[in-house]
Amino acid sequence: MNIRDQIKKDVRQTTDNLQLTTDELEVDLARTNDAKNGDFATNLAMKLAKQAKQNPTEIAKKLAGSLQKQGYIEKVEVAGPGFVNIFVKAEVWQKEVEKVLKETKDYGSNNLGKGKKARVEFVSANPTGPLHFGNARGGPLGDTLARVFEASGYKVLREYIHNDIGGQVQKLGETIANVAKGQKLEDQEYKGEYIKEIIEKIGDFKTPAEAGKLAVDMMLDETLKDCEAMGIKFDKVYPESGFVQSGDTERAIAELDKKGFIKEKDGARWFAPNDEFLKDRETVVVKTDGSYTYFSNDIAYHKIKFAEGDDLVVDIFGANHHGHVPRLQAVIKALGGDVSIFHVILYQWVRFKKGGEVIAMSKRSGNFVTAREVIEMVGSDAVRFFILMHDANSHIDFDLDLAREKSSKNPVFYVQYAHARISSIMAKEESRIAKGEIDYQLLATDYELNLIRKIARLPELVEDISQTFAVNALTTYATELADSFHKFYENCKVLDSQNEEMTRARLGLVGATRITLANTLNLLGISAPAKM
RNA sequence: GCGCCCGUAGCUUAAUGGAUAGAGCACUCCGCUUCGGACGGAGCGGUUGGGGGUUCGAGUCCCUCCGGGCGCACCA
Repeated sequence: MNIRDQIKKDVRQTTDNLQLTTDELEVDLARTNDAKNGDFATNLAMKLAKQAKQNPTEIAKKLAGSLQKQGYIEKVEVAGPGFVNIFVKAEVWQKEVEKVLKETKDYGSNNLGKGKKARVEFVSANPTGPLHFGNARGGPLGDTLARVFEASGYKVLREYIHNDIGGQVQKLGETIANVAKGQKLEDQEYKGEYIKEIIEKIGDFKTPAEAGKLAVDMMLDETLKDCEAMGIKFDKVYPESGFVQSGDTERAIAELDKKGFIKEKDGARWFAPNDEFLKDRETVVVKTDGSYTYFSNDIAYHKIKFAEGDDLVVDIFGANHHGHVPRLQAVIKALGGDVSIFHVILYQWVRFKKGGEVIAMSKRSGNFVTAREVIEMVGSDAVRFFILMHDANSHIDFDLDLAREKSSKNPVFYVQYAHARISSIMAKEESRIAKGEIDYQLLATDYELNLIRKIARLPELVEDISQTFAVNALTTYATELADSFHKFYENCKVLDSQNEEMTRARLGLVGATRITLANTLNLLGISAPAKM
């Protein structure tokens, strides 16, 4: 149990003892930004005050008085309108260093998902062209989320749907056939130099349909290569055509029909959920020509997702698909799935700037920035950090000139530099940690304790993200951790020939920092270099 | 017209409804006879797009207006 959980437990115990109900109230325990407010603070007294119609300060005082008796607590103060500020004894933090050194790679992980399964679908790019950088945003997001789930004990499936059938594939095939026959690119539905590249790569084909199929399968391979270049590997790729061929789509629609969710209209078949909330969500599943829409294949896919006993089903889509979300929720409900375990993360589009101007882009015009270009320009580490820095909900403006010219300004290097700096010391001196007991109570300056507090934050953060899915908190954390280290390093001399005990304690702390930094970078899918 | 997302310092942005809105870049100074200066320290820079409201407390929730992005297919 980490210290935060311990305090939460004790706070709840305290309110129970004081006969203040907390059943509906989460015990809110925040890390504080300011040392004078202690290590943790809770606003529980203010919330309880409202419920119990009492003075918040009085409640806070009772809470504080009771908490004070816990052995690990240094002091408890009541501040402001009723905050309870909790100061933890230094020895609690000092012990954390030993814990990190003992747990090494496992430091930061937890058991929230132990024995559970999660699946994350991401990227699933339109294969009619190269992977666009905007669409690549889903890659690091999904992969890091999967890593966080794994660190929380889940068994995770990374999955991808390959849209290898449908109208757009047909059109692409026609364009390829036309261009191969010598027609001009300008006259085609799909433009862009990559059409010529496709023709070179796929070789001979007999029909436009075959050309389309060859092309999208080739594009899939390319996209998966781009993902691999960012350290992303999928466990399973589902070709959309597979759902039709296996009969899964047909069976899924039949099941919906049997349950009364399919109706005929205008010669087509529609998914028509009959409950009030979903009244206007009617969508075509079978076209008048008898073929299935993408949506019906996605129904089959989600039926499979919910049939395999997962505890968490996550889809990561570009925000342009947001209209798709309520339909999927309706389908899952209609099929009897548990919507509460279904989460969709929508990420907003990335815009590109060049010379201060926003570049307009579309796949059909052939004018877009590919993931590959950007990865080659700035490297996988900088790309991942840049993407993961931002809340999925926020729009990103990506300045291509800046990325090209000043990629070393990317904060990822600040974090990696801290790791390299540490590695340099540890390379020579690491063995000294192992020589017998170390007195970590020697680590008593603010620089040292702040660094340890920050280190101890990782396990809390991983727990939080496995529930909020807000992976961007990891990059903020990585930067803060590096910052705490640099400040420590600037002010505390590690290797001191006059003081062997202190040297060993500080080496222990440096070692613990390296582990924590490396584990954080690993969650981000970013390398932790020993040299730069 | 209806719906979703965003608007925070010159730029890029952070902040489970909490305390003095936190960083990086840029700009101005300062710090290597000491473990990696890709670092540290100090400064400059904010009426969190405008206006109402809810709340003990709002960047965060509600309403409204403005600005930007994206959806509202027998496309995927």
